[in-house]
Amino acid sequence: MRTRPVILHLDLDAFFSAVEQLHKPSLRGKPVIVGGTGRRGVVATASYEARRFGVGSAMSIVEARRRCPNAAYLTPRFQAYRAASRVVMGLLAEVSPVIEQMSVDEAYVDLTPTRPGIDVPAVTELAEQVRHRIHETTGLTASIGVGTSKLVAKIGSDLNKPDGLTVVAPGTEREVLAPLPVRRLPGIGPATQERLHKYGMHTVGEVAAATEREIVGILGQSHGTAVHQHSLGIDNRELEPERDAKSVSAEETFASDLTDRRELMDHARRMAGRVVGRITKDGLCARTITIKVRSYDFSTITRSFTLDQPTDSLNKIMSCIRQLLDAVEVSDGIRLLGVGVAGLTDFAQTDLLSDLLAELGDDPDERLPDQTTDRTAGQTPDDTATGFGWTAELRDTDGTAPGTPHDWRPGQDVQHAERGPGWVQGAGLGRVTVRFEGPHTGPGPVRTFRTDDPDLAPAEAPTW
DNA sequence: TCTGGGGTCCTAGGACCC
DNA sequence: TCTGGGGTCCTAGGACCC
Repeated sequence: MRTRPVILHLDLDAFFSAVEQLHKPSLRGKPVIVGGTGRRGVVATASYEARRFGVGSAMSIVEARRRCPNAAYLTPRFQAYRAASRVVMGLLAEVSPVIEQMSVDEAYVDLTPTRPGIDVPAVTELAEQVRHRIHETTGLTASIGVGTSKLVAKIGSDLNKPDGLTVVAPGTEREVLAPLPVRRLPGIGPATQERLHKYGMHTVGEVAAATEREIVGILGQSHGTAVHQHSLGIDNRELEPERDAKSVSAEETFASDLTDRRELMDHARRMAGRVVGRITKDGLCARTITIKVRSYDFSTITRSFTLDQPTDSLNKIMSCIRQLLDAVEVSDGIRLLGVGVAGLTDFAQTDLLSDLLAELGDDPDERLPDQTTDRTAGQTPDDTATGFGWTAELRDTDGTAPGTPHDWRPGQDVQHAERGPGWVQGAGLGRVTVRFEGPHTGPGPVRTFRTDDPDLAPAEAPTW
């Protein structure tokens, strides 16, 4: 008989804002909100102090500011979060080599191979040790759930957060799940919740009491069987430690809607450059190119094209994007543009014809995919020449043109020639306010500088 | 005061081939 | 000439997750 699985799920509490509070001592114990800070920004993470004011994930920043005007509003520092994440994942690796990292702040650990048959008291102690080690090493708090499956572990980590532990004893899965709202089951979002409510099912127990046929009738074959199994506490999914990416994309919501095709193409080229940079770094090529266009009214479409051969050529991909975008109406205003690639393979099929044509000086990149002649009305002939966006090539990776003042972002790490490391507390009207403190100092003093002060420079995030 | 950015998986229809 | 079924690929959209 197979040994019963023992799965641990770890979730770092209010991760982004917790890292900010560690790096910025003056913010400890205070409401901190990390997210986009523009008019169209949303909350990525609110600290627990901010959640008390009713601020939550995905809320618009404008609404958050109304509810909690005194919070610190910071733009994300992904480098710092990735660094903290690596430390935590390293600690998990000491417990078991079988880890599936779900995101920067979440992972499953399979204890079955290293701790077969471990009992509830022992696994409770182990999980507490892990939480303690994480806090000791990073200062972060984590919530952990332990159970006989990913499903139960995941739900467990949610039951006692923040800074908590739930061990679901084998055999008690159904009774633990039964009273929970259906929404707590993974895979049940607003739409599925609504459908189940319509049939009078509000708790996991109510779904479990129905037959699989009934649930399949409501949710369809695939989703229905999974949800019904989950409601019974049954989940046979294995951990998948190494998963290859299936797609890579970049998208951007503009500060105000765009109607100019050339401007849109400039943004497309910049984003495609990021996408190509990421796939070529991994030695990958892509066959399907997708654009995503969100209009002023939030209606969203995607358009895609699949090439005969995978490519990592920015020119080829841009040629594709141009044709896809040409067929989209933009005159009413575009709020968001995205570009993505899929059909990833780790080699480019050598295209003998392209190679031959390239040798003859006829660049095939400019001819793929099949060029259509019915170009959108109103475009001038020289649009083709400028359309790829020479302006984009003059920009730094952070989008700032060289030689222009930095657009200081709240939360950003900086270095002052005399005063040392600090972070941007706010900027505007030609002034930038910096607080000089770090992970290992007490709360530090604040000074204000001109935004173009030569003594002030962007800096790397502090290390752990 | 409208609603980010990075993904995964599923469905459904049409094209195309056998 | 009409009528099939199955399988695969492509495209578009939607639900969901962090």
